[in-house]
Amino acid sequence: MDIFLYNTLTRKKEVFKPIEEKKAKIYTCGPTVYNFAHIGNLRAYLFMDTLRRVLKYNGYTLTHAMNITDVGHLVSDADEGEDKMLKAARRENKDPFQIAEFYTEKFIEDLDRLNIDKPEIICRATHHIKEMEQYIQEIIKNGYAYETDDTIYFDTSKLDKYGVLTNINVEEQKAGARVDFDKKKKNKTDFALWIKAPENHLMKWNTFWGLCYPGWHIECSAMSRKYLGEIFDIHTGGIDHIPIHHENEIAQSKGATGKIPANYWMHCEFLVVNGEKMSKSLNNLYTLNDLQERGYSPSDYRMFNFSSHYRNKINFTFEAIESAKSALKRLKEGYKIHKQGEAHIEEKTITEYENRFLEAINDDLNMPVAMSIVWEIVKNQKKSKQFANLLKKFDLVLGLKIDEENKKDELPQEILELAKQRKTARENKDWTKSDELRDLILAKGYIVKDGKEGMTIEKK
RNA sequence: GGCGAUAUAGCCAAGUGGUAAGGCACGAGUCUGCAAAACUCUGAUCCCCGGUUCGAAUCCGGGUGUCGCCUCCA
Repeated sequence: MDIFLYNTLTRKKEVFKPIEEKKAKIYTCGPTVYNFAHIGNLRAYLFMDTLRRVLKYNGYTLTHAMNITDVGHLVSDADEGEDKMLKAARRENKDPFQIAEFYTEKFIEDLDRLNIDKPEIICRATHHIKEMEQYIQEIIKNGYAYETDDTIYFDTSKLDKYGVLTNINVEEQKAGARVDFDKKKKNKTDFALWIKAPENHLMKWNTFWGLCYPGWHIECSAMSRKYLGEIFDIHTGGIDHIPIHHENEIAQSKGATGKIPANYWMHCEFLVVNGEKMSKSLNNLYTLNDLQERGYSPSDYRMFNFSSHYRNKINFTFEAIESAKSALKRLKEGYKIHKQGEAHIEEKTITEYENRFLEAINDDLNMPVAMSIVWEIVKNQKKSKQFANLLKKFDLVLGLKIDEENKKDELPQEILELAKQRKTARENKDWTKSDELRDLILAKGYIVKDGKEGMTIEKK
């Protein structure tokens, strides 16, 4: 079955045609490791994960590279101020390399917690300074760059067209520009490739142009070419990358190799909180840890993401994550019931579900529709191991670990003692005492459920 | 000023010409000593106005609202 992917380059859903049969080469713009990732950042990697899983489900072999930006980007084009890495270093009283090390580790941990299928290659910018240097020299040789006293700029006016992704008209942009640009640049859209490091700059490398550090975009061009070649299949990133970062990557590639580096450009929309963008000033930035403190697991967050399509904004509210949490719990419950079922299901029915699921995920990763099919199976009146197996197969794409038991928290001795007392009370049909103990246990943060085979106690 | 997105039940949301997927919450019921959990059932004509069409949430025109980008950002 064909896989359809939306391509930002053409603004259309297209049939995915890989360069090599049944192989996909992918590049994902990874994080700048200067702080903990928030759930908005992580949405982009869940999207990447779904793409990987869908391609694998379709029998593809992947070569996928993702960068870790561990060298700072300047806050503004005008060569002033500090970059993010340096800012973080000052904030935490560490050197920028330590900052990078620490947050890279945390980032990978987050990926693991979310059960994200990691790219085959995770590459760090600071390990590829040589490649960047070489890339820039090619751009210079081809006449797409110029020097000022402290910066080598990419000359966007040398391109036949700058802005193929966004369709921007440079002239119109100029007219409405609110911010003055660096006077040393020839064109507003020119951007820095290589910057001479000031005396006190901590991250710098000795190169053909003296002690320098790289511009904002060169690492992706250099590393994607190194690991995937001049042209690869899919380039992914957040939607915010479209106007600057990815336009510039394309510009750099055209400057060095004359080609647009990827055939398909896929972008994940933002997560918003209560309809607004996440930001520090609105105090609505959440990390996985924040969610966990409020009782929501990484899997709950993963589940939440499947409620919306990756190309639409998703609105995070605590009501919505609560909804995802309940749904996931029931999904696992439903799977378990099927696993114990004895009903025989016709092959035809199974195949039909399989096809519909495949059609949904192959339709530009339409997870909400895929989930609706999952629910149809879960809610099927006939309970069957065949359905359980089917759900487990779908979980290769969902990554919800539906087969995994919820970790039972060890109950404290105190609670166990109360439970024992309640059991005795119930045996004596002392309901008043039983209810008192239930309330007491609840007050201590545990929920009592009376089932056919006695009571179970869970952490709230 | 430019570019772009979006408006579907209380909430999160699919659906892009043939008569509104799914999840959550609410309510009702089954179960229970009661409760919780679980299970079953229940809800919308799709921002407004006009047009095209046998037929529109879905296409076209106009309007209104919301959001994002144009400065780092997934």
